[in-house]
Amino acid sequence: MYVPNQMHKLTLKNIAKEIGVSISTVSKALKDNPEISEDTRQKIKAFAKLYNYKPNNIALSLKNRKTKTIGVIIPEIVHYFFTTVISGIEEVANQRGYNVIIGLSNESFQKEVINMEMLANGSIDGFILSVSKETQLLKDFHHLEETINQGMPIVMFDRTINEILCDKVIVDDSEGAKNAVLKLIDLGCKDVAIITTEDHVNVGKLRTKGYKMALRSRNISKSNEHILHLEERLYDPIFIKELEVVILDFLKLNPTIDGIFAVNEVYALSAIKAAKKLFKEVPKDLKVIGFTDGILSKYATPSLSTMSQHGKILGMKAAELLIRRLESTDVDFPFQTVIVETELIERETTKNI
Amino acid sequence: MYVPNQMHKLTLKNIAKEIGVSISTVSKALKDNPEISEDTRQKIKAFAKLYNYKPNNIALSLKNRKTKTIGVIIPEIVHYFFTTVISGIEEVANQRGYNVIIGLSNESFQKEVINMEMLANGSIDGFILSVSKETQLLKDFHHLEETINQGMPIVMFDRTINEILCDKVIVDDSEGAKNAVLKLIDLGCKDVAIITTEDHVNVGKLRTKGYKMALRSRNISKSNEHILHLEERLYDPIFIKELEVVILDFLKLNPTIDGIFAVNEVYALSAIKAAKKLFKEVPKDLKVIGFTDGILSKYATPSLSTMSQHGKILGMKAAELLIRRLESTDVDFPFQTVIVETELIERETTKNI
DNA sequence: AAAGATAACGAAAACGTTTTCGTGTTAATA
DNA sequence: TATTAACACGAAAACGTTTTCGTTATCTTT
Repeated sequence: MYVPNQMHKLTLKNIAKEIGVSISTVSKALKDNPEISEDTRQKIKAFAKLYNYKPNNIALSLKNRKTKTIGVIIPEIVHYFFTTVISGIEEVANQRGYNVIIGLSNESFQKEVINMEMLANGSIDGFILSVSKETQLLKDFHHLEETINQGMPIVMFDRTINEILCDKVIVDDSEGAKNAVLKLIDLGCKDVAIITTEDHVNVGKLRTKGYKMALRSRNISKSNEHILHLEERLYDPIFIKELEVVILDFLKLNPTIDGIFAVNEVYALSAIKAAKKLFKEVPKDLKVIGFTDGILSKYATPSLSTMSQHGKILGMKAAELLIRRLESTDVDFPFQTVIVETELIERETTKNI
Repeated sequence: MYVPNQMHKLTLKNIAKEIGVSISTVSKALKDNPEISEDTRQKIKAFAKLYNYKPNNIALSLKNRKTKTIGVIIPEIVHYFFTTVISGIEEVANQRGYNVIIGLSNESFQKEVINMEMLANGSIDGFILSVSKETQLLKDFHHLEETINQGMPIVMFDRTINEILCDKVIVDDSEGAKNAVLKLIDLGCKDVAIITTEDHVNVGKLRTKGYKMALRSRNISKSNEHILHLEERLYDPIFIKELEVVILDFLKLNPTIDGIFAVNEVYALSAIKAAKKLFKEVPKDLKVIGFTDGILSKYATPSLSTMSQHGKILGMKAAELLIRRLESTDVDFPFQTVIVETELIERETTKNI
């Protein structure tokens, strides 16, 4: 009688010893290899089932030289957009038999490098990543290049890097921004402003570009642009008061503004709050469109019209691209850049009343 | 001259062949084993450094029978509280040399089981998990028991299960709720209501209990309780309209309510929105306290007073408990339940004006 | 010069699989 | 009856480490 050992997991070797056959026989029997007689196969399978044998993943990984896990590196997890992306990645990964291991860079170049090195040494088969702001600023991409040179595929999303050749999934930031601004103009706004980040944040830059494109296409001159560039740190909730003050000053300085396109939800809501202080009613006196269809947009009062980035779809695409490359025998499959279209979600802040 | 093979990672075997020594010598040299002469040690280390040798994690995991990775199973990732917990877990895990692998149950019992089985077979050293609502409902905990019986430690957090013996980290839900309600009463509210979940959601139940405790301690009779139990599905943003209607009806039915304690941010903000429709001003006519100090509380207008659960601390504690157990030689270390205290964050919805 | 001591290295096992290539036994064929 | 085919199984290598236990060759010591 076999007494299941609490601490030691059931292994092929144990089964073999119990049944009185060799390890190879057990392995073959469990995989229905016809080499093994019906009789012993039954016996082995019954035993394995009874004691709930499951092959050791690590041993399999070592043998197959693939781990069936995907490494995801993101700058920040307490962030709606990134969580939706992860949920998309996880969904297709799981469905295709992959696990997802997460590394957080916290917007730090150092942590990004460390995390990638930690995972690149056999723990995962490939990366899906969005680079940290610091990496964008420093423009040091050696860790990405080295990873790729080692033969480990990378799929970059959202914050991608032109200099690195790999599969990418991006949001049509400039196009989305342009559409948002056009929408404001079409709603009758005469003076549309943008609240954006500093230019080294790539997506901020692209959305600013979209804003300008929209104005140009409506023959609004450069002199009528209203651009508020905000420092990085103001995005942090601890600076919420300061953020509001800065925006308030901006609105005071430009009293004719009747439409605001903000490159994220936080800026948008703060703008609304500031407007209230100036006794401007949203959407009557001021219409607002944000970016990212997150929890804030939905539950704000008034609810915020915003450009959805479809983060989940983006994540799914990224996972599909990576897995396809991992499982393709064709080594030099051409790199792809998938663009996920944004979509305007109209809520109360753009209602015409 | 060694030509780095792009595809095949550098291994001890390769180095050994290049230098002309045995694998063991290389291994020892890299670990500064005094058995190896200064001369060859230098040579090997130089070579390894030049070609950036990093030991293969999978091989190490197999050899050491530990993976140095923690499996985290949560019901939902697009959820502020859980992301803060993850960030806490990740912080201490990384600092102690562990990786974090994430599984999502999506509140499904099935997915929870599958995910755990997928990870339990060698991929991780231990679990940190919060069970799905369905698991709470079905009361089927065999997967948890089996995992523990296999010798794999589990740390449960937030949504824990009494029947399962393991380390736990919980929020003092009932105490926090009680304090919130007491605060409302002390602010002068004569009729405090609670907006809560159905009772099978453990944390909802506990917070409801806290509500009742608070009333009792202020000698408010049971007949003066106002409890609104909301269905699960109403938490989903797609039912935001319906949620508002239900709360609106509740407020109409109980026009004397001048204080609301909501068991999450979403209920709280919807209550505020509903109140506005009834021309009740917050906080003048109605004071509100929520639960979870998330993004919604901070950026709402008026900003929401709420009970912070300190998710990050909770995650850190959980990781510490798990790692301590993993690295302790003492097999039957007594199980611990750590309680993370809540804290009232006072913002505009409880301002006395 | 014989004995032991030390230094420097290699062989091999182990972790848990899968898979290729034997090998021995029985059954079928010439 | 001798040869071959089919069958059922086992040995061993491989994945990449670490570590124990040899095994040489050189160096001390008396």
